Amino acid sequence: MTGLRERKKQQTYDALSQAAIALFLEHGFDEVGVADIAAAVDVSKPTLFKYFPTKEDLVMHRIADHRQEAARIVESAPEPPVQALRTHFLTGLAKREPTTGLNDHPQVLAYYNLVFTTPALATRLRQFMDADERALAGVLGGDLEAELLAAQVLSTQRILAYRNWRALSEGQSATARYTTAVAEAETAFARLG
Amino acid sequence: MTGLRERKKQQTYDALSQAAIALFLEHGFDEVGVADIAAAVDVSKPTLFKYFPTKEDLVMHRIADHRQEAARIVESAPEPPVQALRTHFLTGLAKREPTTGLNDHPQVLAYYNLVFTTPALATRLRQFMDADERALAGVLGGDLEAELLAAQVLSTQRILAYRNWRALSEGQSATARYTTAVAEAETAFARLG
DNA sequence: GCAAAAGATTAACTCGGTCAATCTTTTGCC
DNA sequence: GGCAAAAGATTGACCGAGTTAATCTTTTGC
Repeated sequence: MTGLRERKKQQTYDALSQAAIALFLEHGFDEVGVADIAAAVDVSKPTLFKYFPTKEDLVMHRIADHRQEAARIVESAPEPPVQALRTHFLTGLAKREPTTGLNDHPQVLAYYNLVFTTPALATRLRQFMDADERALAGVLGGDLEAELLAAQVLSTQRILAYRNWRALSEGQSATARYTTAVAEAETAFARLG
Repeated sequence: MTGLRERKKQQTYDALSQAAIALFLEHGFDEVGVADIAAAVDVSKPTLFKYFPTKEDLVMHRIADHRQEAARIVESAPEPPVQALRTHFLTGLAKREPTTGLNDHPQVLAYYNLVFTTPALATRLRQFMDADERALAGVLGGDLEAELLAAQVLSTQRILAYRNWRALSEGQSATARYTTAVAEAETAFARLG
């Protein structure tokens, strides 16, 4: 199954994504054309779009792994939903997971800076979160309570992560921010109980 | 000040918007090109974009009047924020305001159907709501509490309105839905107190 | 080793949106 | 009232994202 073809496909995929992100970070998302990226990897434009459906997805596929994570967590956890998500977020903070906004590696910081400050990418991110919300609401039962809770918990995570990212992008270290990040997470999740 | 030029401008603006919405409702947003709309009004394509920055805005400008309404309400109301917004939403339900999802006039229903079922338009609507959220958070003080509350109250309104619209689009009358709509609004806003 | 299928390539195209240049209308001035 | 100049509207030509159809290459099943 892992034939030459498969490997080459994976190579092209990685090469496209890496080249794209490098170019975007250097010149800005809007200043780089998809033709430039295709040329950098020595591939035609239609081929690029065979691998990534849109220009935005060249950047977003890294985050795409975490799609509908909240729904999966609630489904597989024995505890009540809010508690499971609270624990997961706090664990993420301790592990400095990028999704919590508390990872201060320069590359990660630069990547999120690209996503948050490029309107087209921020919009795409929001679309992912909307899908997350629908999935979570479904797992929670799909009724009014479920829809409200899903929206509120995902809003909470989004705001906490964004605040952490802002603090780090202003120069604070992840370690220095950690205490505040935990305190804010506790405060925020307490509102949902 | 209300010279010939002004009047003509307004006429062109209205004609463009009406022609666009009529064509979109008849053939679907993606099946109608902006060239078709420009042709229908006997205007060039660049002229159309002088009036509306994007194709989506030909549809969305009707809703755009309500941008940052929540922030304005909180700013001008003497009561505490959540209470003011709750009252405003309940008043909106009684008045069958389209923004509450509880208006069953066929034209309004068709319009919202267009917005909600067209991905590009739904995305644009979400962008407006994000701007609303930032404005409301600012008015509420801009700290963590403010950001969380802003997100939660706007999520609440969005979900309530969307549920009402779904009920009406399945054939229920606004009058029949009203009791449930009020009950759901009371339940949802109670969670924010 | 060969047939068939899967994938890549190219060129041409569609469509949303922009720009530089041109034309029209309004306005300030005599 | 008429005229010059500024302000604004209009246009044809253009750009970039994404698609499509036809052709060509490569891999794989037999």
